[in-house]
Amino acid sequence: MAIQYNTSLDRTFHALGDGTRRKILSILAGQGASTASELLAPFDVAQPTISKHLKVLEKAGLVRREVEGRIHRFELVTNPMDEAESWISRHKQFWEGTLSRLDTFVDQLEKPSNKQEKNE
Amino acid sequence: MAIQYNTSLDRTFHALGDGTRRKILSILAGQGASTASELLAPFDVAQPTISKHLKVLEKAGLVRREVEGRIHRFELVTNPMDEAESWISRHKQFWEGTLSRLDTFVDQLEKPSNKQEKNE
DNA sequence: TTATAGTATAGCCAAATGGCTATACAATAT
DNA sequence: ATATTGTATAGCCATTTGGCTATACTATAA
Repeated sequence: MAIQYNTSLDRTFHALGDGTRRKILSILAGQGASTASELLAPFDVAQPTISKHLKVLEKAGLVRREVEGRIHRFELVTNPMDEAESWISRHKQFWEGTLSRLDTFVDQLEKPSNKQEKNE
Repeated sequence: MAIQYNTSLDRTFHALGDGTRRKILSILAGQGASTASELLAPFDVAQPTISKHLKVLEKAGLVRREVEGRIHRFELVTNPMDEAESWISRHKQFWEGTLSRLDTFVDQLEKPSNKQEKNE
């Protein structure tokens, strides 16, 4: 079986790994909360395609959905980005020699507290 | 056709979206340049699997390969992480209201200089 | 020279991905 | 009451992904 993006970091990075989804986040960052229609408009893809992307972003926690009547309004949630940025930052730091290379480094990197099958 | 991770950002985030690959990068960050065997050891997967992961990381530019005889030595390259971190950072900034919301924000986010089919 | 060690490639598989069309459904508007 | 709008779901498709085994290849060791 292929893994299914168990960890939050998996989901976050995976969600960010698609240009359409990044652009959706950009729009939300630029103009604040927006409806699904507003998020669909700038793209040349079918409505269900954006609907799917929004679900991916929602599951990754990068977006929060609020339903008002038949309108679904989305807003950016940056918390998952913190974890992702932190991961990158730590690795850059080590590489730049800012911190000493502990041999426990690898173990510290991602807390093993999550008991997924593919935890790191 | 599904997209094929054209942009550098696509490749970077996609590469980081897998726990095994992140752990490989962690090992490289922690103990410096390592051979394919050394990178294989900590995992409970077949050798060709790691070989594939290394190729993905190499194509994303996150790793540089040096062949010495039959030994392939890999080292971390953080440059692509800069771009990724910068993307995240910019979006967090806007969300936190640190910068004013320009309506040109979205256009600025990723330079449209790459003429890929899926550029943002 | 023959064996072994270090890696990559080929080829297979099941699952996930991203896209589309058609359709459903609920909420608002007429 | 009926039409329309906003959005999701179902179901299909081709491609990609991550994993495996078997095999090939090259370089070093015996």
